[in-house]
Amino acid sequence: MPADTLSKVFAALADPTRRDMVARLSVADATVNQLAEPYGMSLQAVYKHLRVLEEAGVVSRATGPQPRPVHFEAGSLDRMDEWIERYRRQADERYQRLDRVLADMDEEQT
Amino acid sequence: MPADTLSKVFAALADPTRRDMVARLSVADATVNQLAEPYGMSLQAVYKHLRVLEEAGVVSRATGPQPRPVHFEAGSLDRMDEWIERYRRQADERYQRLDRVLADMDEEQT
DNA sequence: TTGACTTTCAACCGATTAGTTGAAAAGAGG
DNA sequence: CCTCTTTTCAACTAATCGGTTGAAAGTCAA
Repeated sequence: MPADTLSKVFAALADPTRRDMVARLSVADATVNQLAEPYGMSLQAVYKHLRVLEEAGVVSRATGPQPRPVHFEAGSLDRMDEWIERYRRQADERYQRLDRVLADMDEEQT
Repeated sequence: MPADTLSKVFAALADPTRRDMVARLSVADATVNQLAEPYGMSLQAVYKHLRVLEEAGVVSRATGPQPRPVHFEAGSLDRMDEWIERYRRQADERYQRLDRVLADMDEEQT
């Protein structure tokens, strides 16, 4: 329930529609209407998705005149990526250590 | 309704307790009791979390004698990492293109 | 076989989610 | 001003989630 930022980013990207939005926004900013076009859902539903992405920091909305285009904040994925890399590397180091141990056992057997 | 594997991985890691489990499992396999110890929750709740991680492919359980330790499947993060890197790179390339355009405008102005 | 431990199944609860519809603000432009 | 578009707010639904308790299986070893 704390809903820390990292959890929010993971949760935001757990939805295929929102991942698709991010994929499209990575190519170019888009208005909400442009974004909504491919999905068979109400405009309000799209606004809801955008709010989830926005509160996770994945996306921002331009200030100023309407319509205010949606912008992908690529840097918002950094902390998530760090998390993933950290534990992938951790597991890898553990694997290396296992190799080392097996090698040592091999030597002892000689 | 998503149920695709990638969504499941994102969703599995959206929960802080499950991320903590993965963090600890990246150091060493653990039994369910060992895993459960730090969290003030029932053993059944821990099994539920493990099932979520397992169905996302993030974790596996040893076959054979009880208790069957839990193992972190680091490779399960690959597809998620690819997704993230892809759209980070996409956004970066777009940024490079913008730089290029600005540079061209600068030249024209000379 | 008995008994302890591990694992799963099921029902329930409160909160959240993804969607809907309807209505109201808020802006931009004629 | 009026109107059209954009954006937000509110209420409602069905489904899912994270947790609980209670009970049932499975598994191992004395």
